[in-house]
Amino acid sequence: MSTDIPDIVIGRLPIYLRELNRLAQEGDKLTTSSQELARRLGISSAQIRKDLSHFGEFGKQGTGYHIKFLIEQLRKILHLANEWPVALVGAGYLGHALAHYDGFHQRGFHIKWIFDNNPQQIGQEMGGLVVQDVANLETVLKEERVKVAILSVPTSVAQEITDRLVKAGVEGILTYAPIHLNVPENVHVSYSDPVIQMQQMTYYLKP
Amino acid sequence: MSTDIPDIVIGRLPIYLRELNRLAQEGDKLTTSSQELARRLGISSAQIRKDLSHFGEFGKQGTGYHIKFLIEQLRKILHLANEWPVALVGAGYLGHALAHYDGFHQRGFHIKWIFDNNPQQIGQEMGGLVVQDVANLETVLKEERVKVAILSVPTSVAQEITDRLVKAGVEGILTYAPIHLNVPENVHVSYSDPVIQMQQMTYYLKP
DNA sequence: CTAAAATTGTGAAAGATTACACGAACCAAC
DNA sequence: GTTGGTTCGTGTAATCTTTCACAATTTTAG
Repeated sequence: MSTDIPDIVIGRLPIYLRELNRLAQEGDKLTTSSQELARRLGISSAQIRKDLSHFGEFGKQGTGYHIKFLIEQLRKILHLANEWPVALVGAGYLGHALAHYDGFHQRGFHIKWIFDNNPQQIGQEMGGLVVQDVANLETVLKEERVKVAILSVPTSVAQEITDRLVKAGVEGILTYAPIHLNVPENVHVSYSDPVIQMQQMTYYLKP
Repeated sequence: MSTDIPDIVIGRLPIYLRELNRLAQEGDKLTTSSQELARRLGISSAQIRKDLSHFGEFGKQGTGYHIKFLIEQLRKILHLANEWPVALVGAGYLGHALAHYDGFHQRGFHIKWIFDNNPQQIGQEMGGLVVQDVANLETVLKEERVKVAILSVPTSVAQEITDRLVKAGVEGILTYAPIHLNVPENVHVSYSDPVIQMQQMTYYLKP
C-alpha cells in the first residue's frame, strides 16, 4: 500500500491539495467533485479519482469529496501534518526572495536558518532571520535534525554544499543551481532551473 | 517529423544542452558519448540516443557525439539560435532576483522589460532596467512583438495579468504564482511553485 | 416512494514511454 | 589488413500511465 505508488501520482497530489485549499478559502461549498477539480486544473476527472484511489476511498457517490476532509487526508499522505523546518543555503538575490516568501509558512514549511559564506552577509537580518556562517552548517543541521534544505548558491559550489548537506543528514533538497546533483539513493533532489523551463517552451514557439 | 515528438522528449533536450555546455566549458575533449552524458545526468544512455534520434543522426559509431556540433543542433531544435526578448511582470523580491540572474542572458534569453503596478517601484532601476508601469504592458508587448514572459506577481492578480499577456500576443509564460492558469490552447505555460516541489519530496521522508 | 441525475471507484483497454539488445560503423593497435 | 574495443541508431519487448465505461451508491425532485 506504500512504495508501489508511482512518483507521477505523488507529483499530482500537492496540486490537488493546492486547489482544494483554494476551494476551501472561497468557502462556497463544503464538497467538490473530481469533475470540478478536473475542470479547474485542466486534467481528467478519471485521473484524479484513480490517483486518490491509491490511498483510500475518500469520496461518496453522488456527492463527491468533502473538501476539508480530503485536504486533511492529503496532508497526512504527504507528511504535512507537522511543519517541516527548512534550512536555506545561499543568501544572494534568490535566497533573499525565498527568505521573504510567505507561501512556505502557510503550506507546511518554515525556513528557520539561512547560511552564506559572504562575510558581508553574515550577521545581517533577512526575512526575520540572521544570516549564519556556512561554516556552521553541519553543526546546526545535525543538532536540529534538519531533513530538508533549499539550495540557492552559485553553480560552482552547488555539488560541494550538497555533499555537506547529505553528510549532515539532509534527505530532501530543492535546488536552483543549474546542474545535476549527485546524491546517494536515499536523498531526494528536486530541480528548479527557469532557463530549462523557458527552453522547453521555445521549442513550441516560432522564433 | 515535427509535431509528433513527445513533450517528454522535448523536456529533456534542454538538460542535455546544459550538460553539453558544461562539457564544452571543461574543454577536456571534443566529443562525448551517450554513456558519458547518461552517467553525468543519471539517466540511461539508450534514452539519450532515442531522444536525439527523433531529430536526426548526430553521432558517429565508435566515436560518439561532437560536443559543439550537438550543442548547435540542440540550439536550433529548441529555437535558441537567436536570443528571445523576455518581459518580466512583477518587481517584488522574486522579480528582483530574476532581473539580476545572469543565467538567462547566457542561455538564450534577455529580460528587456520589467513591469509593476507599485508607484514606489515604477521608475526605479532594477538589474540594469527601469521598472515600468504595468499600465503600459499591452502597448510595449504588442509594439515589440514579445512572445515570452515571466510572471512573478501575487496570486490574486496572476490570472488577470495572464489574460492581458495573452491578449497582447504572448505565447509562452513561465509563472511563479501558485495557481493553475487558464489560457487558450496555443499558449504554453510552465509552472514553478517551490512548495509543490517540497511537498512532493516530503512524501518520501519520515516526518 | 420512485425515477432521474450525479458521482465514485475500478477492471480492462488503449496509449505512451522506457529498456533491451544487436547489427553496423568506426577507431586504434599491431 | 585484421582484430578487438567503442558506440550509434533502432526494432521489439516490457513497463508504465491514462482513458474508458460501467456497476454501485447517493442525492434530488416530484
